Amino acid sequence: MKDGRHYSKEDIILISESAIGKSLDEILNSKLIKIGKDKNKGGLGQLIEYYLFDIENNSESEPDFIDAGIELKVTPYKRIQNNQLSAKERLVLNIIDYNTEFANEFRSSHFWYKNNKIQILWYLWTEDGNKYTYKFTNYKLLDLAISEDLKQIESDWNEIITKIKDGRAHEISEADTMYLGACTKGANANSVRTQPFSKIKAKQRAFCFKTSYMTQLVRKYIGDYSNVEKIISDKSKTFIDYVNDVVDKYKGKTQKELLSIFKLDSKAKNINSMLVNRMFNVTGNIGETEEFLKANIIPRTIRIEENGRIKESMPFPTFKYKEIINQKWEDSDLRNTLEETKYMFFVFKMVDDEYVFKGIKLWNMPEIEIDNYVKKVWMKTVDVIKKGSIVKSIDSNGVRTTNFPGMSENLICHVRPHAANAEDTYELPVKDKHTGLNEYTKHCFWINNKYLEKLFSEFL
DNA sequence: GCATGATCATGC
DNA sequence: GCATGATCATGC
Repeated sequence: MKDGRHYSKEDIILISESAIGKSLDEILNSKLIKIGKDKNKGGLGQLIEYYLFDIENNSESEPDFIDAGIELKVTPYKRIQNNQLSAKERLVLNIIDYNTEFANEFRSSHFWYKNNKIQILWYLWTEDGNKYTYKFTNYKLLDLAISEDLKQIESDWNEIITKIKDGRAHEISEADTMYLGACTKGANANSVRTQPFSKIKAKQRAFCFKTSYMTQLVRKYIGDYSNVEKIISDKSKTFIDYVNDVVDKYKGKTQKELLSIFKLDSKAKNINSMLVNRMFNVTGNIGETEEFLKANIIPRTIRIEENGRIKESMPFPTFKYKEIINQKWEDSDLRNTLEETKYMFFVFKMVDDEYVFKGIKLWNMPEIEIDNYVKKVWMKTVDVIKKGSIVKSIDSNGVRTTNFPGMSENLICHVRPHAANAEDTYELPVKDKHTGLNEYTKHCFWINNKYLEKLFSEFL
C-alpha cells in the first residue's frame, strides 16, 4: 500500500480536487473499493484519510502529510434557516499536553508544528444523510503563517499557555480566547489530566478553531461574504489591541459629547449601541463584523446608575419547551452558549445626571459557575416543564405565578417570560396541571442584575 | 425596593 | 412574523 504521508502539496490538492462533488460511497466506487459497512467504526475523517489519502490511522504528533508539513481535516458545514451557511462544529486540533506545551514558544509549539498548514476538506452535512452520502464540496489550504488572523491566534495560544503556567489549567474555558480555543476532549467530563503547576486535575482539552471562526471560513470560502464588514485593516494588530485603541480614544466622554462628535441627534433607546457602532466606524452593527463573528463575541451596552445599581437583568434567547426537555445539560443549548460565547460590554455610567462612556469589559462565564449555579437552574426548569407544573397560582387579575426558578433562588440566573405578550407562546410537551394549557408564554434564562452589578464593580 | 410577570421597540 | 435587546408594571 502507498504511504500517503509522503504526498506533496500538489498531490494533496489533486486528490482533494478529485473528491469534489462526490460522497464517500462514490469515491469508494470509483476506486473499486468495497468495505464492510459493519466492520468500520471510524468517522468520515478517518475513512477519507485511509481510503482517499492512503494514510493509516494514527495518533502521531506529526502533521498527517509529514513531508509537506500539512495536516488534513475533514469537516462539515450546514445550511441554516435563512439559507446561510454555518460550520456544523468546531475544528478540533491536537490535544494540549499541559505538562510540555507550556515550555514552548508559539512557533516551537506542538500546536504550530502539527497545525500551521491545514488542508481543509469540507462536506455538506444534511439531516437525512450519513457519512457515506455527504458530498464533499470545497477544500482550502489554511496557511497560518500568512493568515490575517495570525496575530490573534498567537495571542490566543499565549492566553491558554498562561493559564497553564499559572496553575489554572482546570479553569480554562473555550470562551477565554477569540479564534483559537481550548475545547474539552475526552470520553466524558471525567477525562482529566495532570497539570504542571497545580495538584488539581484539569479536564483534557484540545486546541480548536471555534465553531464561530469556522463559520466565517465557510462563508468566506464557500458562501457569500459580500455583506460582511471588517473593522481591522492592520494585520500587525490583534483584534483586541485594536478594540482597546478605539475604546481609549472615547473613554471618559459623555453621551452628549459623543453625540456631537458623531453628529448624531437621536433619542432612540439604543442610542448607546449606535454610539458604539460609530466609534468603530462601521455602517452596520459591530456584532455583525467579521472579527466579532469569528470570535463569537456579542456586544452589549450596560447602563450603571449613579448609585452603582444595574436595573435590569440580561436575557438569553428563549427556549422551546419541547426541545429543552430532550436535551442533556452537558450538551444543552444554554451550556453550549455560555461555554462558547464571550460578551463585550460597553459600559455607560451615570455621573452628574449624564451617562459617561467608561470603557469595556470582556467577559465569559467561568465554567465553574456554569456547571454549578446555572446547571441547577436549568435542571429545575426542565423538571418543572416535564412535570407539567409551571403555574403555581393565578391572582385576581389573571396574573400567573410560576414554579420556574426565580431570582432569589440562585446567585447567577433565573427564568422569566420573554415574549411579545402573555399570548405569545410555545407548545408544551406536557399539559400544565394547574391550568390545563397546552402552550405557555415564551420564557428564557436571564442573568440576574445583582450578579451583573458585582461583575461591574470595577467601574464604580 | 425588589422580585417577577409582562410587554415594548427595532430590525431582519 | 419573529427573535432579540430593552424596559415597564405591579404587588409584597
